[in-house]
Amino acid sequence: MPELPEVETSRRGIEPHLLGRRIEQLEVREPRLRWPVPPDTAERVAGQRILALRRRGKYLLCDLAQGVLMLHLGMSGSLRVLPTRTAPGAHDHIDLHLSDGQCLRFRDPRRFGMLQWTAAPAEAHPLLRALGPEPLEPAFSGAYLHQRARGRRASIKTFIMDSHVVVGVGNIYANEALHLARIHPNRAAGRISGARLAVLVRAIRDVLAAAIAQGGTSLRDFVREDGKPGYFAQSLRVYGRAGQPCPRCGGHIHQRRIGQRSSFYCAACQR
DNA sequence: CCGGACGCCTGTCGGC
DNA sequence: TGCCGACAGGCGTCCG
Repeated sequence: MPELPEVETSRRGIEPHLLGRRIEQLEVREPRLRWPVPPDTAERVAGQRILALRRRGKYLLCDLAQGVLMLHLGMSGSLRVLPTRTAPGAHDHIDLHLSDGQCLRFRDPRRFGMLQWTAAPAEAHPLLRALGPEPLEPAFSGAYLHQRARGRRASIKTFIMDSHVVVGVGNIYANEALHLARIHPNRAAGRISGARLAVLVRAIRDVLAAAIAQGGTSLRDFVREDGKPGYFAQSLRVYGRAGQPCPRCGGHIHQRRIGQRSSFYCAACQR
């Protein structure tokens, strides 16, 4: 599921339920995620107050009095806030029981997600240290992308999906942003002008901001903390629309694999 | 350093 | 109806 808009939607949804609450207990029913949940995680966080809930790329960072609880939703993860007594389903792997009788429940059918405690600052964690800039912040500029793209022969789509270049852009929004910017997804990153990369930066910002405003995209697994879907799926211009007409020029939307990922584009207006 | 392929998992869908 | 392969929103690791 979750690209930046879905993680940010989750963050905003759960934040009011977590802030200032104490962690009564961390219940791990299934520790076998992308990386196994370390056995001492529950005792590291038990009794601690939640001071802040932040997002870095697709990671959620829960600041505690001691250290930080890191959470990644992987491909199929979602978070719900529920009464603690609610019976868990088959893929409800983790419950964070809160001091007010609610719990934060992590569901992840494919188990590509992660949960682990780390000492502050979380930014020093090996998985976060080398991440690129946040796409909605000023450091992600046309000049930055142009400089990073210099000499790179990888396709622009693969390039913007690389979290070391810019965080948060996954397969859906890479396709959408490239369509908005009229750039063919298979064009070599290093062979695109600075002016066009500046347009792409704006397109990435616009599509992510619009998706956040709609509560993200729900295709399969993603739901908000209250169980409702996000509504951006209806705004998708090319993703999942192979064979349909391009909303800009009426051309044919193609689908092909680029970098092992399904890619959608209009060959008429994306160059 | 770079680019491409490969796993890790489960669920679903289309074709035969 | 059942089986089987392909595919699905991520990403670290390995290899050439």
